[in-house]
Amino acid sequence: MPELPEVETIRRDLRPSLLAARLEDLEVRLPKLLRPGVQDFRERLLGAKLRDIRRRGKLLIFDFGKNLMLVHLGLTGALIYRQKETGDGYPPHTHLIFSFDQGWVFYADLRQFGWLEALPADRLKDHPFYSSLGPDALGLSWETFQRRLAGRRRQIKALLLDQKVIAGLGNIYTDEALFRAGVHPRRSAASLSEEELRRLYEVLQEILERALVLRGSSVRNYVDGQGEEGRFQEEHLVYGRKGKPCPRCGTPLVYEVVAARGTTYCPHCQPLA
DNA sequence: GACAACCTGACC
DNA sequence: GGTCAGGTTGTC
Repeated sequence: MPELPEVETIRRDLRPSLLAARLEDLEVRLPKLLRPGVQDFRERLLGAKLRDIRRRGKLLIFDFGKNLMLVHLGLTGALIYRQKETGDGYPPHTHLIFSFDQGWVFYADLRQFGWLEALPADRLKDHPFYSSLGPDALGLSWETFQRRLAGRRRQIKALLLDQKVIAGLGNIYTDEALFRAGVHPRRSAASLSEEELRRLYEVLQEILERALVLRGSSVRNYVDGQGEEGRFQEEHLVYGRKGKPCPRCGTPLVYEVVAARGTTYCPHCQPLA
């Protein structure tokens, strides 16, 4: 589900409630989600006090001091906080229940593609997923964006989706940014003029910030740290709108697979040539 | 690059 | 019944 704005919204929701909270218990209903395994996970984290929650791309990093917990929400993962008193029933597809002295956190995940890993803090820099991530898309400088994309021959959509190039973008924000920049998703990055690349950079920052204000996009399953939906889907111009008229020119929006992902764009406003 | 794999559920 | 789904990884 979640791309950068959704993951960041969850981080901002959980952080104030959980800072300095001690993890007292963990109920594991679906052990396969945990790395390296339930036993190591418990040994590293139970009894520890949470110092901070950070984010890099779509990855959440719970800082317990000596140890860290990495959380990747996959396609449908959610972290929902509740104070102990309000606990009446679990969210659907709850697989893990974290009991802190300041409340509960439920990990729910319909499709079970997410993962959580406990590891010593000094091993983060060698972590295969973490260390492969490119710079975070939010607040990325134009110079870095340009350096990472300009002149590369791959399709622009594939590059934007590649977490090693830039971390945090997924299918929604990629399609929305390409539409707003007027760039066809199949174009080679090298074919973009500097002006086009600059425009892509500008609209990308705009939609990420706007999506954060609206607390993410709830297309299907996404909910924030309180279990509430976001509202940026109300401002989607192309994502999920195949066949509907382009909001700019009225041409029916086209849906095709690009970079192995379903892609919606306007063939008129985003010309290939 | 294309495709299958990991899963469950919603929609046509 | 078939198709599609906010992600990532591993295989040709």
